[in-house]
Amino acid sequence: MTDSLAAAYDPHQYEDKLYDFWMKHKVFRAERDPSRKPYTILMPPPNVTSQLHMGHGTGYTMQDILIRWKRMSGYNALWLPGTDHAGIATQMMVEKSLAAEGKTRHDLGREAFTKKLVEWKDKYGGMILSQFRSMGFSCDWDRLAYTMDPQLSHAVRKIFVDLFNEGLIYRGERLVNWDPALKTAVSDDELDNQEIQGHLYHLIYPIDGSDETITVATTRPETMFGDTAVAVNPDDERYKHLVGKQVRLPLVDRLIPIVADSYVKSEFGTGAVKITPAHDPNDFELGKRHDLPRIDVMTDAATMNDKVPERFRGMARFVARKEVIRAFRELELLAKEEPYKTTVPISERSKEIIEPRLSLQWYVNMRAMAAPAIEAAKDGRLNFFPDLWKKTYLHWLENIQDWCISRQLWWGHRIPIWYCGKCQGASSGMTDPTVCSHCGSSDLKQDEDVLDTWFSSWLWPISPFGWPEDSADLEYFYPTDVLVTAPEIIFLWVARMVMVGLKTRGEVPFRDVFLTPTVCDKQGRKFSKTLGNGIDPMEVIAKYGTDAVRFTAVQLAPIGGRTRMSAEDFEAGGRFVNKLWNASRFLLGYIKPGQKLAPLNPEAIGLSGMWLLNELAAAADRMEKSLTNYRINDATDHVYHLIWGSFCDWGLETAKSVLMGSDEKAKEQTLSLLVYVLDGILRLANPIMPFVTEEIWQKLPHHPNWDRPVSLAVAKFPQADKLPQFPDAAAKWATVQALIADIRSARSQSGIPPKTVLQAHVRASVELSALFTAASTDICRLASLSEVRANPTMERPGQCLAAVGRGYEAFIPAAGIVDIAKERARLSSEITRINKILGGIEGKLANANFTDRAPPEVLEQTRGQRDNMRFQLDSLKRNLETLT
RNA sequence: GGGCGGAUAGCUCAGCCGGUAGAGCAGUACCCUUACAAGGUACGGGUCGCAGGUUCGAGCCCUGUUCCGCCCACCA
Repeated sequence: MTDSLAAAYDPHQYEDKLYDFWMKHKVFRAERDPSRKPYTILMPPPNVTSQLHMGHGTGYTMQDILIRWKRMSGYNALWLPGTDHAGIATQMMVEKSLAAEGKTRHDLGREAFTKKLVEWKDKYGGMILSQFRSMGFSCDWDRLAYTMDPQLSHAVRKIFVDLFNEGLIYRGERLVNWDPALKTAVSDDELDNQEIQGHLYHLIYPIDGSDETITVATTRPETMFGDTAVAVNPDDERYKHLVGKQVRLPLVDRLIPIVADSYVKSEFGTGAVKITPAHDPNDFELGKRHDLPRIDVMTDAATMNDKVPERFRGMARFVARKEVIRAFRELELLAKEEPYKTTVPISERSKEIIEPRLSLQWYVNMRAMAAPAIEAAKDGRLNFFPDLWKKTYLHWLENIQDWCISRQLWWGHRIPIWYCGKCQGASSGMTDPTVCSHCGSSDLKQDEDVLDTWFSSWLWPISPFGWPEDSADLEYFYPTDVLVTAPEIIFLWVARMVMVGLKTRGEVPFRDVFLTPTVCDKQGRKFSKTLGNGIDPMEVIAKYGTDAVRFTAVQLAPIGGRTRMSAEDFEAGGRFVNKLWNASRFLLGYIKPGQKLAPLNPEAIGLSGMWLLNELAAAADRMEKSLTNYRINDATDHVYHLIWGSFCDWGLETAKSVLMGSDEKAKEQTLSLLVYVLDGILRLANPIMPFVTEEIWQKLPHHPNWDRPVSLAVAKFPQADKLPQFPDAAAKWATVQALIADIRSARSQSGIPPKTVLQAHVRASVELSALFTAASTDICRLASLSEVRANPTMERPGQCLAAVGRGYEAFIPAAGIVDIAKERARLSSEITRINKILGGIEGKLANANFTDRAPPEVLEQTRGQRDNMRFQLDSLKRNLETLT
């Protein structure tokens, strides 16, 4: 590190070096330490194969801000990093690369394919972790976990076996959401719905032994081969006489019953529904009620199987659809074909239309586990920020369905179930069984499927800490403090972690759940790969630096809902970082190498100094409140205003007269003040902008009133109640600032060039006059004046600019330089404006309803406003009269 | 079809317990004032989606409504 700061901040010169510095000093490391309170955040594990996007950029930066803030506040802060093997997503990527060579996973076989996946993961996986480094994330890398690590896999096995032994895991034949492209079941939560323009076909089914027919409506005629009934509403007069009769199913010539079920809505379509229990969830349920057979008519690739007439076999389902309709038309059994909008489920991963498919899958019974998770949210052990998401969470848990955990994939934790070839029984256990637990046969074969990825993710709060062992880490770090994640995985992940946490540890895994906003483009569209509308954080980092990206991403993120961003937005962050850099550079320029700073002495720093200290304390207070309530975007605003507004625009500008003057004693005090405040600022800003603040801080001499550890990352976070505060002095200085602003405004509006040196004559009370006189040096400097005079009987000069504020009138002699017409116009418009406001206030005060019913403090405040407005109005009017 | 959220300045968003509408960016004018022109000072800009209601007083509370977004859902 060099001794002085370069003229402009170049983030890339420092960032890597600083990260190495932090790693070297292990500032992110969190070891068990019973003497300190832990503060723990679980990093939502990104997919091994994913790339950093702005969603991570904002969400994870927020976590880093919280962690860094708590770390500086004395907590033993642990941000636990990790990655997720992401079953379907990862397998798909490798299958895609195989497909490019014209191969499928079946050509390789399970073992070779899995090996390839591991290779692929080692090569491309974890790239996102190095990107996290670039983002400056302060996680404890020594604890990096991966959902397929031996320890975590052990935990997966353990929870499976436990639930299996409790009878909460069971195997069932159900309709699953079958993805015919990936050839696997996917969960309800992995679907998208898409509205498509389809057709509603009216098919005529002849009644057996009669000339009558019954017409059914369907959007998926190809499933008619699997029809095992026709259903009507029991109260439907049109069909009452047909219930119990049989339909001769066209094309297949099979007899199926007509049944009555209240599920059928008479007013929809024809009021008669074909029932295909093997291909439709409703029909499945209805079939169960009426004990209907289930005929699966498709293969795992959604082509027609051998249960259909020869001529349709092997056809893809949508080809078959056309052919079935053609056949019905030829038989004159197609009553109608109408355009129809319908929504179809699409697989999130493959984008293929889901085919409901009958299959044997493993399920977890969720009801029992849901109850405690509901209770925890209701009784306040679990809190949501913003709170509205609690409803979403509760609604899902209260209507929870059993969880299908088997996936027909090869990448993931293989289901620890062995089937007996003899008795067909299923066995499980912590070690691979050698004999069937039911009949003792050794003819065992392991289930081919793997577990849903979320079946390992839901253990994230416990497995990296050593569960199922009752480890010291688990004891110390569990429960964690807050989970920060995206709202779309409340069901998939958050709720399940709560359930398993309560089940295994009896405590919620985290007290708070903070849901981050969805990051969208300027048109409000979610970032997506297909649209290509995303912002690559690495690109904007290259352009503006990490601190700028972190600052802007968080500043733009509202508390709930969504945020709209464009790459250009980050420029503002870059400017802000540079501003801080330059301000620091300026200040450091006044400090000689090895110079010792004087302790802070409030007696010697004047009103402006006390005001500045007050600003620091106020900002610290606001920061603390904002961060505590996860109002992280507010925290960025506080830092921004403290640095730009308070420190640069006022603090440094005021200090310049001392710094550039010759009073060495005063200079010493001012430097002490400014370094003290800058040190405090760097601390407050460090969680948001860790790099630039650390770099500056390392150059900053040690101030005796602050602690000085090796890194800013572990320096004390300023606490408002422990900082010097001077509310009275600050209020006085605020009045001086108002006077300065008034003078600047009058000058600017009158078009008097900044170079023209002016004087100010101020008429004000004795106290205010004393204040202005004492501050005259500062006022002169900041308002470009040569002289300020103030007393209660100050006379109005003949030709002058005038400004009026609360309790004072400022006159600026301007004979010969002021454009009288312009100034009169300015005063007139000001009079009009004040008159309008005054009119409103007076009207209010004349209203008996208001004066009778408004609370006294409001009344008093309103009267004060009126008096002030009257004072200003009088002054303005007199000025207008005098100005000729 | 249900549930939830949003609509405030050109843009992105604040706005507490109802008490004269705010910030940043963008814009305009004037300034290269010795940290920073990625800067300074000043200024302009809003019927708070629409319509009612409650209230002395509504961006805020109530009712209805429109538009956007998200989530859930089995209407063939």
